[in-house]
Amino acid sequence: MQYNFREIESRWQRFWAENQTFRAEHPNEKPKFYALTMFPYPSGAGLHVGHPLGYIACDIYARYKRHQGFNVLQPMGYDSFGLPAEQYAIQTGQHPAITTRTNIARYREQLDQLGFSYDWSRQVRTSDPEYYHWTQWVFMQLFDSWYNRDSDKAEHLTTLISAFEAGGNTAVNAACDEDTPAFTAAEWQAMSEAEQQRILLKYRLTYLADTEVNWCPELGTVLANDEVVNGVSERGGYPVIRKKMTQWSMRITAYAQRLLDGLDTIDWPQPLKDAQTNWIGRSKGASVTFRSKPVKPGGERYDLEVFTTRPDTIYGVSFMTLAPEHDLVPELTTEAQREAVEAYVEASARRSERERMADVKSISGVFTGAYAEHPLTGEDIPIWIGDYVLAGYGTGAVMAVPCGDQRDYDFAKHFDLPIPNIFEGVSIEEEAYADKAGTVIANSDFINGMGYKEASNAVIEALEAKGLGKGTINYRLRDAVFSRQRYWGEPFPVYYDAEGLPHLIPEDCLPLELPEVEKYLPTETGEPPLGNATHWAWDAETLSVTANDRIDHKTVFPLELNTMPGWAGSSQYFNRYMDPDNSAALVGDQAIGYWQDVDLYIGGSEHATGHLLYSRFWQYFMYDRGWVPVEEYAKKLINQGMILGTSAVVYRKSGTNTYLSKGLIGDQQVEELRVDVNLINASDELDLEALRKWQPQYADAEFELEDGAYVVGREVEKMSKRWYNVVNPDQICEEYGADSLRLYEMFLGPLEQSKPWNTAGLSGVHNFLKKLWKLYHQGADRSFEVLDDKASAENMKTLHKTIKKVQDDIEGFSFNTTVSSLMICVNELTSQGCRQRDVLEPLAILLSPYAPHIAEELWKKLGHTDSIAFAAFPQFEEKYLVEQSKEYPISFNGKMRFTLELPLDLSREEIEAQVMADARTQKQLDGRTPKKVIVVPGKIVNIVG
RNA sequence: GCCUCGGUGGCGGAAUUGGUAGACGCGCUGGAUUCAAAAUCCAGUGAUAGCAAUAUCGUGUGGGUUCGAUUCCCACCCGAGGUACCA
Repeated sequence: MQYNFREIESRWQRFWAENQTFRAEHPNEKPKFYALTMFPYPSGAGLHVGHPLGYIACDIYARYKRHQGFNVLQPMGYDSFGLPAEQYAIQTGQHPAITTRTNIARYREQLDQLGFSYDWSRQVRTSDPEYYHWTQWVFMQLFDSWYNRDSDKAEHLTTLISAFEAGGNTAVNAACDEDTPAFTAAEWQAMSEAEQQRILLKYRLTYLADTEVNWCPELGTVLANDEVVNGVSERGGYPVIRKKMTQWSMRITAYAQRLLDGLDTIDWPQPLKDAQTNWIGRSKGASVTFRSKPVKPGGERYDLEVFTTRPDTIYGVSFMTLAPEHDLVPELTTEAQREAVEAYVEASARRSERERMADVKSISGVFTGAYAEHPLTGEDIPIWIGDYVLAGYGTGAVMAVPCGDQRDYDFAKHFDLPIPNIFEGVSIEEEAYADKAGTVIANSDFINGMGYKEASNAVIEALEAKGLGKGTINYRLRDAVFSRQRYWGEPFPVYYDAEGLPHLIPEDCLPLELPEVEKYLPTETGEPPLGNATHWAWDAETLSVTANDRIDHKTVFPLELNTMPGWAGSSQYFNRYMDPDNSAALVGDQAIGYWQDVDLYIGGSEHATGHLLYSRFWQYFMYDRGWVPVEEYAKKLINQGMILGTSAVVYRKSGTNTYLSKGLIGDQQVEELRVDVNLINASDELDLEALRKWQPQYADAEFELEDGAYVVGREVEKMSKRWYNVVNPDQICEEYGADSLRLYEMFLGPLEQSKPWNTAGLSGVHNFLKKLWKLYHQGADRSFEVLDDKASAENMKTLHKTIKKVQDDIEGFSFNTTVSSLMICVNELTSQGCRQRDVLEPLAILLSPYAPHIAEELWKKLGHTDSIAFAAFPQFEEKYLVEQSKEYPISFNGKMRFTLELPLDLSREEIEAQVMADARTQKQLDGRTPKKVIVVPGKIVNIVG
């Protein structure tokens, strides 16, 4: 009987769906296991073979855990708010909800083909109002919370208000805006309602703030750094400037230390922890105040605050540098310098932050004309601006110590500023000296002769005495901007009163659903797309959304026009899966009491400082407020690597419509263009007829051929529709089956690494499944047959060797080597002629997490009526593997020359004697006496000499 | 620039603690079967030299530690990912 994968796979997929085999129930007396893969954004292109890599790995682990007796929850859903659907809406006018629905249907069809053991009854979609109800709900709780640094957790705003009423804000130790004024209880009581609200906004965990953004006036929108190339928008090439905008922010900085400390408690990849650690960027140092001198007689003086990790080098300060965007730049600029400063500020507004960070070679800056007073020496310190200082970074100002910091050094050299040396016995002729450990301070008054630590403490003490500084811990982490000027995202449950202050709509009015709009573009006045809605006002009396023309700022108010960012919906989805239909809470106590947290989370490392940091922040917040039982939601995390595609390249002779075959280019000027890989045959030859039909630009093109064919170039790069190099899983399922695809994706290489895709290799794993099938069909006319007599010792050795390897490899997430060992197992059992149930039954279970359809089919043929999914994993028994002898590699000077079979119970001396007695040893030595013989019993013999 | 990961045959990769480099698979070559093909099976396959036994070289490059290095250390080259509004 043939291995008919089409029939087998569709039969078992139907069986699983009809029997709800993978439905996870709670409570349950079994131990729980929650396996989660990052849910996809359902793009219009559908799944390509790169997507399922992590899903397959997660499914294998989930199925393995079921065999181990766990009650497994493995859900799937869609991160369905996002830019591509909106972009498509702008181009075609089709509502993003329709695009999204179509795409989700397509994804579901493709996912169903691959045999995942998902509990589909728990599916979530972030764009579903039933779901974003709870995203909005979390936002509301953040709005109504503040961070108490004394209790070190978030609390409801009522405790803050009581504290204000009792003793003003000086007694409160809270995370708040830097510009929060001090007030007493009496002053608080005397404030108007609006004034109080304005103060509270400085404490809320989500608040309004002016933030720098990449503004593209032409497109009327904010762009990601990614979308800005050389100061212009990637789309359209319009100018982009840095601009301040009032936006919602999340006070994630309140959690900086806890997010850092929490990393020690979770089993996540070290590089990912490194990324978060660096992102949070804790550094210890001092904040120091430099007072500016009046720019003109009788003018004002300003406090310039800087943060430094090297307070010990304060006597080496020879100038200050401010970010061009620094608030005080206009005030500190003298008339003589104004023109130059303004030109420089404008020029740097056109450079992206990334550009400014990456470019260390070109040094630029301008003197403001102003001076500050050195806090300890009282000397005049010139104030410069330079774009190597970033506005959003620390205070946007640095005290420049050219002898101790390379960027300051380069800046000083370039502008011929003094470089005082404050290090004992160190030359700074060539470069700055930044070695903290080797530092001995000189030319620095009372700290001469001290090391880094001692000097830093002494300086901090001196600054504190003068009231011009203090020891402090600084975090690089910035509060997270939470507004997007987009349509296709969660609306904020917020309206604005006559004073422009934000108010929440009542909790029981959630969800606040996205309004319909005519156009998905920003409005002509530059407002976000929701500004196009005619019904986007809040009636505070009827508690409902109403028409804009009813806005009177008394009972009807304008609603927020921004929407939430992509990461909002993914920050609590893992908890929602536990209880997706709960209409009273994000997650019910019983559900989260049982499921607790995610045991295994698989996803890409590109989410390290986005989703994976924000979701930890929300979870900490939820924990503080008592809604979830654990601080960290994912105990273990694995990053899956990227699948790379092999693109096909054609070469267009510059300025013509003539294409040169790869071998004919020589030194001619050509442009490289990507063409669809499906137009290429196995010999890298292009199907010209198909190409002409593929895109109009090729219809009349000329082609210069080699040996009658057009040969394309190949380029390995990220698999993406953009490069026309995607390989679709549907065709593969059709030709080889889902089990083959699953095995092959795992067989390609280590899960965490990126690796190129090559469909040709699929036949290898497909052949393996055919061989496996044959092993169970050795009866007359290849009919199914297993024998009930005892398997041979050899059979058992092969089986148990494989059990051990498969178990160790799954637990170590080494899925590629499991597939190899299953292949070796089948090869060995085939040549041994094994037909025994003792061996073939456990083998089916070993295979089942990887190739579940064929395993179910064989399980049924073996006489079982229930699903193999819950069969107990075979027990490894050491006794089958005990060896009597070892084939020792015999090396000479580290090079293996021959092997020698010796009993394992020989002593070191006996082994040496046997080896020396061997004729081949004497031949290798050729009469020489060995200097040394190294014997490692059970491993190796090495003869030196 | 900075942080992180990676570099092993024609290709994907293996080598678990410093101990036989190249498991397993693809591809390729030769053979069996077949009228022929598909499918299947058998043998070979890092490079160079040699009829062969065998020898020399060989894990990005250059150095080092060691009886022994793909594995540890130092310096460098190349590629990929992230770098705060792509998801």
